Amino acid sequence: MNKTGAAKYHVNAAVHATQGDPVKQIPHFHDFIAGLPAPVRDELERLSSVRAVDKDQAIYRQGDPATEMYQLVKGAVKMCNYTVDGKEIVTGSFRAGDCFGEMSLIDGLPRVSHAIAVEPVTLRVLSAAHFNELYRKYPEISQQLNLMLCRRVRLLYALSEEASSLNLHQRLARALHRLSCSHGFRDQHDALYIGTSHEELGKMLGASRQSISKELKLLEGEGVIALRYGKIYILDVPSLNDKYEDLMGMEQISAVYDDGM
Amino acid sequence: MNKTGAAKYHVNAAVHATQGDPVKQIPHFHDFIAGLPAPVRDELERLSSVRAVDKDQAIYRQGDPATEMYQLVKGAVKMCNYTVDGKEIVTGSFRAGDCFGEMSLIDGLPRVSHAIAVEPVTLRVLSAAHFNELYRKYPEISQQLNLMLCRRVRLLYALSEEASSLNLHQRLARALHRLSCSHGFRDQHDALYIGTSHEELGKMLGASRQSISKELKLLEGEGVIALRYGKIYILDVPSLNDKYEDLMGMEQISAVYDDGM
DNA sequence: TTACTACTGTCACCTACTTTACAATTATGG
DNA sequence: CCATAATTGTAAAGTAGGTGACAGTAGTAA
Repeated sequence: MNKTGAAKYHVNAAVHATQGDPVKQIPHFHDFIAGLPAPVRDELERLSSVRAVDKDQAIYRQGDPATEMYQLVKGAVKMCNYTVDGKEIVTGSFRAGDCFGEMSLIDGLPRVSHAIAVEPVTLRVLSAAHFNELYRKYPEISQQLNLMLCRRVRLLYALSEEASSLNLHQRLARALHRLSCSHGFRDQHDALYIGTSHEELGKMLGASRQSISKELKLLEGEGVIALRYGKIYILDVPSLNDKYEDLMGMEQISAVYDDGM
Repeated sequence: MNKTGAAKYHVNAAVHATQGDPVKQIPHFHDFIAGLPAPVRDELERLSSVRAVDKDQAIYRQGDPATEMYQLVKGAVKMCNYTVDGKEIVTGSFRAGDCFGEMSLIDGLPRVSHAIAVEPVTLRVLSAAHFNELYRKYPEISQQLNLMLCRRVRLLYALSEEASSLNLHQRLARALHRLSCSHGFRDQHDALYIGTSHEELGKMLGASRQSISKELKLLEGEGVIALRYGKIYILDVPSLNDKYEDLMGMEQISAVYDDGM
């Protein structure tokens, strides 16, 4: 399967595509709702309500007391923090189907980061009171939450280890690989791309926009990616993988998820 | 309470003290066993066994399948990883009373890091089979584990945000502050110190030993700490705190723990 | 079309570190 | 008390990546 060549061939034809189909091969965190028994899931859904949030509006802010949790029905949400000098750090981003905001409901402590709608968003909302009711009633919920939290801890370990042992080139390759799995799209010619700007990548990796641009150019020169306005085409997934060793056993996680766990 | 002056006065007299009393004002993670109802705790203890591990021996290694979890009865254990070029990264360290190794039992995935005895160690060991039995039997366990994992996620967030927004001077101050809480000792004159070498600090902060030494000297010049062979006396805890803003609401966590939660 | 905004490319310079190297000090085991 | 190992101090040289500045390009709204 000569994927690289095929993808390359179609990129130029696809440049002016407006929006492709999202891919989600590997969930970037454990979907705790999907793991629940059907009756519990139904009850959870019955107790929740739906809410629309405008683009650029905050769903909650760092430091807020937690009053509800969310499942993203439509749109996209980013988690971010701001340093004292105003620099934004993006710590995660969610797409349709993802749940977020449970952690503060579990431990009762304030939000660790801002949750901001980067597009017009539709949310399913579960209040803290209902969450607590269900949490006490069904042990399956806390068990599923454990799985989700474990996954989060493993990802954070991987990220922080990356940060201290890999250079920007390698970290960028890893980030592109992850994003292509969790936030990738396929255009009408089936070419894989992500719609993340250099600026945004910088905020995720704690690097400057300029450095990201430079490293992306290098990767493009190697034929691994192709750069278009607002889009990065992933031409050669395996060689993004080759840019690093699997330090934290994350591939085993992926394998488990591939098996449909 | 002129703590600073008093501590300063005694440092020289205390230089040759061999071993002080450990302090543990703020647990550096949620003690999930302490949070369990007494009968569950008793059953857990009854099902576990005791094991001795020599200094420098691994309790488990990164990538190992998980077969048991541990509570540290005596001694000290560090969690660490090694980069491809052999550099050690210390991701955590435990003292008597701390539990570790539960995560892989929860999600069934391999160990994320090595656990190594840095002193002769006594462990209480609970097998995976017994853990699973109890985990299914008592929902309180999975709920307590939720709290512990939340705490871990918050700490990891704080650390990774630090890494990308603070310089070494500030990160070192934060690390000293944390270590003085979780791993501090008091000598016979009640002066607070930690027994962490510059090298070890470097491995925790992802910095070189030389840079750590330099920054420590600066802090000593400011009168915040006093340096002795193998020891760092903390003279002025508040001003270590002043070196940074509380980015992730960690102080609220401390406050909760201070209240005896 | 025009004007405007977001995104990208590419410089030259600067800073916070790392690395290498060597010396001095303190502890420890025999 | 001596030999050795562990820890610490310091300084020169090198480098990854940040900062600022400015120009070009691609989308977008009127």
